[in-house]
Amino acid sequence: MGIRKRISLFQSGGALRRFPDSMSSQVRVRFAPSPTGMLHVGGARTALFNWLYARHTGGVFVLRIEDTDRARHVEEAVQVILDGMRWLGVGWDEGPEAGGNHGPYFQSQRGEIYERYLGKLREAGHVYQDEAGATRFRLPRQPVEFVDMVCGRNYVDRSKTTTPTGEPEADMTIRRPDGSWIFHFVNVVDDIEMEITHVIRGEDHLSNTPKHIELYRAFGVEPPRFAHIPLILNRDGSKMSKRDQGAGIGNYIEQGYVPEAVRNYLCLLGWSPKDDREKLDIEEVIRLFDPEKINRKAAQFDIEKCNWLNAQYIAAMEIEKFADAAIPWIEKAGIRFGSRDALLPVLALIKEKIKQLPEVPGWIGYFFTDEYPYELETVEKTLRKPGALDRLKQIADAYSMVESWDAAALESKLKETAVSLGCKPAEFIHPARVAVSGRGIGPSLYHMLEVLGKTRVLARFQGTIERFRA
RNA sequence: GACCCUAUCGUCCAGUGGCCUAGGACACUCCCCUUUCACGGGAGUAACACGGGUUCGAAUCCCGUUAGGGUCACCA
Repeated sequence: MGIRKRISLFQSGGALRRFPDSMSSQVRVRFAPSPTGMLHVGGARTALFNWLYARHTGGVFVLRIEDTDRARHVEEAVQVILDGMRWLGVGWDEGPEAGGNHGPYFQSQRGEIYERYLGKLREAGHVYQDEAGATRFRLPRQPVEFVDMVCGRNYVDRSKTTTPTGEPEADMTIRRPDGSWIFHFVNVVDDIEMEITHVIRGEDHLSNTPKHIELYRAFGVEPPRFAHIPLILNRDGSKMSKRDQGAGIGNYIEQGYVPEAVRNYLCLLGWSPKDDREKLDIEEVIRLFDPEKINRKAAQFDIEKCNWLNAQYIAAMEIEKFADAAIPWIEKAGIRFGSRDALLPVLALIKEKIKQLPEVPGWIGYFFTDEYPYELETVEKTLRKPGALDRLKQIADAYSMVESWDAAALESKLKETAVSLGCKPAEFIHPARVAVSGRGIGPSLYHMLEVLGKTRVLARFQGTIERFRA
């Protein structure tokens, strides 16, 4: 369909040049967020796709901060972006805190470069100052055509563009009267200076692209390849805005999501490996990634599926890594678990049961205190049943004789006891579970008892009997 | 308003003229496993926006309509 076919954008030869001083074969992509105080999931995915393409091609991923609005202290806002990207595992090769040969990587520090480029336009007669003192770029108003790696061929007759009121489009402002720069100009200048070969960005820029191409032409530089990726929508199809729950990567960090899971989910929004796999190693994604295979349709963000992947990642975690991830949440909940060694067997018991890290404390509290609460409803359904406490006593007696305190022995002992007393195992299992944990649900009873240990189990059986005997 | 992009189950993807009585995943329902809860296994509900063409044949190509999104800024 001709997408791969390079079309000639320039009628006359002229002084077209492309990256005069470098080997031109290496892919250079960039993510150019403005520091707004959050890293939006849409932006995060844009960064991710750029990163994937760089990794796929062995290219370079540049991070550039578009802070032309030289507004107040953006330092924290920048940090939010850097933190979010690092958390996601999307690292940059050039940019803030990474350095590189194309810096500075903050637009607020690139004034001289912009002056220089403005000079070029001025010499060529492309700009003028309007009555208000702003610098404007004389729009060529020629047809513009380009082939987008995602959206395909785009043709726009720039002589026909109008304002909302139907007037012809005004010449583009590139510098405000106060000397500050406008996005379109600095964006193009930076992409030229940073030798960006592929611009992968949100679809909201698709309609801006002809404008940018006009600028490239004015500079006599061949534009990079463009790939406009569709936007991310809310679950109800509305546009995801900054305020929407889950719109910021910060939310996922705070809620204890597994970064690899979120990254995996983001990969799957608008892209797929073309087979039925959902959980994919990032290396595999890098291997398969192709911008031309990105969907053209805006995708709705489905937190349910993200949650599912999160649970998949947790279930697949090594126990040590799971402990690393869970411990902050356990500490935050005020659970004093003593040593890591004491914690690991407990975590092993519940790892497959939980879907989110913040759930962990709720599952393990009773392992580390004897002051665990009893769920009222569960108590009613089990311990208050006629004979329940008697059976608890019977199993306690039976267990007091057990010498090798392991799950298998405990299971056979319980079943044996049930049979000898003419009861169903369940009539012992449920009271026993509630007695040692206060809860109706939890890990496998026998494994739980094993980890708890004989002394504590027998004490809890006894304590529960006394407590509810009254 | 003009211009641009998009249109397959509720959602995310597969599908590039015949393999489609449209496939997978999430969610939902049911069953099995488990005498807890999950996991897992099995089954089920559910879609080609609409209307015209082109073709022996269309989810796939073309046109129109409708719907959604985007851009037209001294915001990025």
